Amino acid sequence: MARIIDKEEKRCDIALSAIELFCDKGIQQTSIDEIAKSAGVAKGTIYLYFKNKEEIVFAIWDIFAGRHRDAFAKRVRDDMSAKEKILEFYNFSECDEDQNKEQVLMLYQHFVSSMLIDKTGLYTTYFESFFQEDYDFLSSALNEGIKRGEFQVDNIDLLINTIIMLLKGILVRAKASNMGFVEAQSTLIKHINYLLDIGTRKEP
Amino acid sequence: MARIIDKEEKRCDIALSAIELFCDKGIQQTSIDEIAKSAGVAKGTIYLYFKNKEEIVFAIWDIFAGRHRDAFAKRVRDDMSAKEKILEFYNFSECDEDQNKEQVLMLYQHFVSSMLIDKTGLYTTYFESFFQEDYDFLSSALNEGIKRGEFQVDNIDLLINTIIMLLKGILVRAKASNMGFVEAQSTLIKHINYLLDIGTRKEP
Amino acid sequence: MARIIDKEEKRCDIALSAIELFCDKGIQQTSIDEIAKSAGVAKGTIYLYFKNKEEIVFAIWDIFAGRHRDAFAKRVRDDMSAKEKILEFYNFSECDEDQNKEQVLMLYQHFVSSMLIDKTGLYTTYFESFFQEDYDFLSSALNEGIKRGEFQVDNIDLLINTIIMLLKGILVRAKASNMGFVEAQSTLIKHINYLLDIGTRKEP
Amino acid sequence: MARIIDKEEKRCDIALSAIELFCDKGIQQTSIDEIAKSAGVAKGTIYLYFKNKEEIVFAIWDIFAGRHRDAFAKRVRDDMSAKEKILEFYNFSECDEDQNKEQVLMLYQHFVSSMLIDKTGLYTTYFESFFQEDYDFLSSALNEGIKRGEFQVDNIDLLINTIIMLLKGILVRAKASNMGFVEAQSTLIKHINYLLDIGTRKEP
DNA sequence: TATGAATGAGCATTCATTCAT
DNA sequence: AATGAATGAATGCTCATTCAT
Repeated sequence: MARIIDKEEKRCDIALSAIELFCDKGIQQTSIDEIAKSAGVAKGTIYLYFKNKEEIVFAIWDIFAGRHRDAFAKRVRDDMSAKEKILEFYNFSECDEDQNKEQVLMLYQHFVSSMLIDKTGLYTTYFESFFQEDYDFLSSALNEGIKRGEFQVDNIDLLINTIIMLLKGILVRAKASNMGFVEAQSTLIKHINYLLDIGTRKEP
Repeated sequence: MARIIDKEEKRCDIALSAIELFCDKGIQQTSIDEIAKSAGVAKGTIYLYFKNKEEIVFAIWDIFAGRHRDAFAKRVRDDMSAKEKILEFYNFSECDEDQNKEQVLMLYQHFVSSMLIDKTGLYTTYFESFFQEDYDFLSSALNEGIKRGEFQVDNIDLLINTIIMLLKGILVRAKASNMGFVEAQSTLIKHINYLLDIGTRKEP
Repeated sequence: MARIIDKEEKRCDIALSAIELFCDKGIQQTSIDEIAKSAGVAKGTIYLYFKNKEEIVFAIWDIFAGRHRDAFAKRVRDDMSAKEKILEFYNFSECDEDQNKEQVLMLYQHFVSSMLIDKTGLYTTYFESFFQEDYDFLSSALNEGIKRGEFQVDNIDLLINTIIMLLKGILVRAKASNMGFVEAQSTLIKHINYLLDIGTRKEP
Repeated sequence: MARIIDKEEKRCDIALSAIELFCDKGIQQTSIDEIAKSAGVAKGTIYLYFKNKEEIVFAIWDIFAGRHRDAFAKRVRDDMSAKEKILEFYNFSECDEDQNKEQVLMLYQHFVSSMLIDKTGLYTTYFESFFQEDYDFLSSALNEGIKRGEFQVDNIDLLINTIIMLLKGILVRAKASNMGFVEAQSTLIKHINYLLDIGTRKEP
């Protein structure tokens, strides 16, 4: 009988051990060799779990996205207002206590960087789905707020898209202005708050 | 004296001939060799005019930024409202008739990509100055609008920063959603319009 | 006893399933992994039946050689002339109706290719035996023809060797000239015919 | 001004220094790294003179073919018979006194080996031209012999092709039978002699 | 018997930069 | 000023074979 191995777990182990490297050196600049060493396996083993380097990047993002979803699901309460829910959704501080948040921010920036020059469409496709998720969440949250009479929104589509793009723009600004995670996070919250305030009207 | 003019001119020539290559293949993927060939000089000559590859990129941006400034200066009129001025500032369609706009968009995306993973601080510093220029322009335009009684703004700093970050966010979105220049430009105008509308109040 | 028969059968199964792969992609370019998958066994299992990749190649040739021998034995008739027998011996068209002949030609070329750069002597030894078989067959056929008074041969050894080497030369030519099986086969027959004609004399 | 270099000479130097390696280890098994080291240049330098590994192989053959042509041109005399000319043409012993003949034989075998499994068509095309050269030479030599009344040939095309294919077949046989250059050369001469004898008729 | 996870050596090619001329 | 020859580090991926189970 063959060795018994939880493939999914090992896949995850390798992906996680690549995070630090990607953050420190960048995705492009991290070699498979280094990932293998850091994961404590041979180079060839990497390819038993990932078809190529990109898959490792995506695996990391799947892990992070999963954690974010789970953490949000835990924190969200039915009695929260729509605005509270949205602010909670974009509060990454509580996401994963063990995870170095500066790394997450950097990794996100590296990821966007790769996407921006992606020729293959792999990154682009993957990224597009993030936009969609954001859209769906914001749309349902805002509509719920409207239904509950919390506020009125004149142009819901424009508001949603502005928030989504703001989110991406903050990543760029954070890098250019040398912001760390804490500052970036508070900037994000401040601006979402602002957008929700100016984009909605309270019932008279 | 003549030498200095010549030198500046040749620098510009080389930078301009690199634009097409950078747009077609990406900054990363364009070799100095190719730039030299396309500029009609020897590889070593490049290094007489630029310290390294990055400097060429920055030189291109200086050119583009200059064109943008000039074109805006020509189009702006004193009798324009603040809103009109801002919308005109972010209208890149009229910037340079000979320049392929799709290329500019792509190059911008490549530029942001490089900045996001920049370790040296070269890109970051350069990029930060763009933010500052945007801030200064928006600040003066909005304050002028307020002075003229066109509108009132409750939180001018937040509004400016939101617009600036939106601008960067649209670049990311444009790539992820496979937008061309025209669509990206109209999305930008639409959202700036929206932000100016919801972020300002008309006098009663 | 049953075990041994099973073992031989499985060995054969694996070898046969490797044929298509070798033909399609070349011996060098076919991985053990692919052979295993195509044979429906695990990679390690291959090594229970073959010491290494070469052995699979030889096993295939043993199969092909056997088929050739059997098919010839079936087709040859005692009342055939020596020339007819020789031409029939080198008629591979009738060998194995189910086997793709283009594949056999290609595989033969791959086999010769491996032999030509063989350092281990494995291929060389194996190949030498083919020469010997050819020699023995041609020798006995020609001597029988002489005994029967069909023709006289002045230098039987040179004639035999010329035919044998021609056979190998045609494989090389077929590749260089992009011949398929049908053309290669007819070229072979034409030349053997020619050599037998000019290398023998009819009794006055 | 740039360093002055005889590019053609350096190209030749690199190619020649690769011969020993190709012979010792095979074309496939020789790495660019080794060729560079043996030529005393850096790896990248190789690519200033050759587009890829294949080009080195072809350069070597161009050199060998040139030497063969030159040496033959020197040795051939107008008063030689057609048969003498042909035998001289295929006498590689006198070709290049400084060149290790065993290496040439081995290299030829490696070359044919590469050609036999060539997917790109590079080798195949190159090799086909050798066939053509051989054909043209044999054709003109035989026709001259006929014109001069040295002999008559019934089927000149078949004779030429048989000789050409024999030439390739001997390479295969030489490897399989572990022949060195001397034995292979004498086998070649013996068989060409034989073929010319049985393929031609003296005038009555 | 059979499995399949793990290994790790091996390799062609690109390219920014230097520097002798 | 200009050239362009030379450098050599850097890297993703394949695959025959082994061996613990």
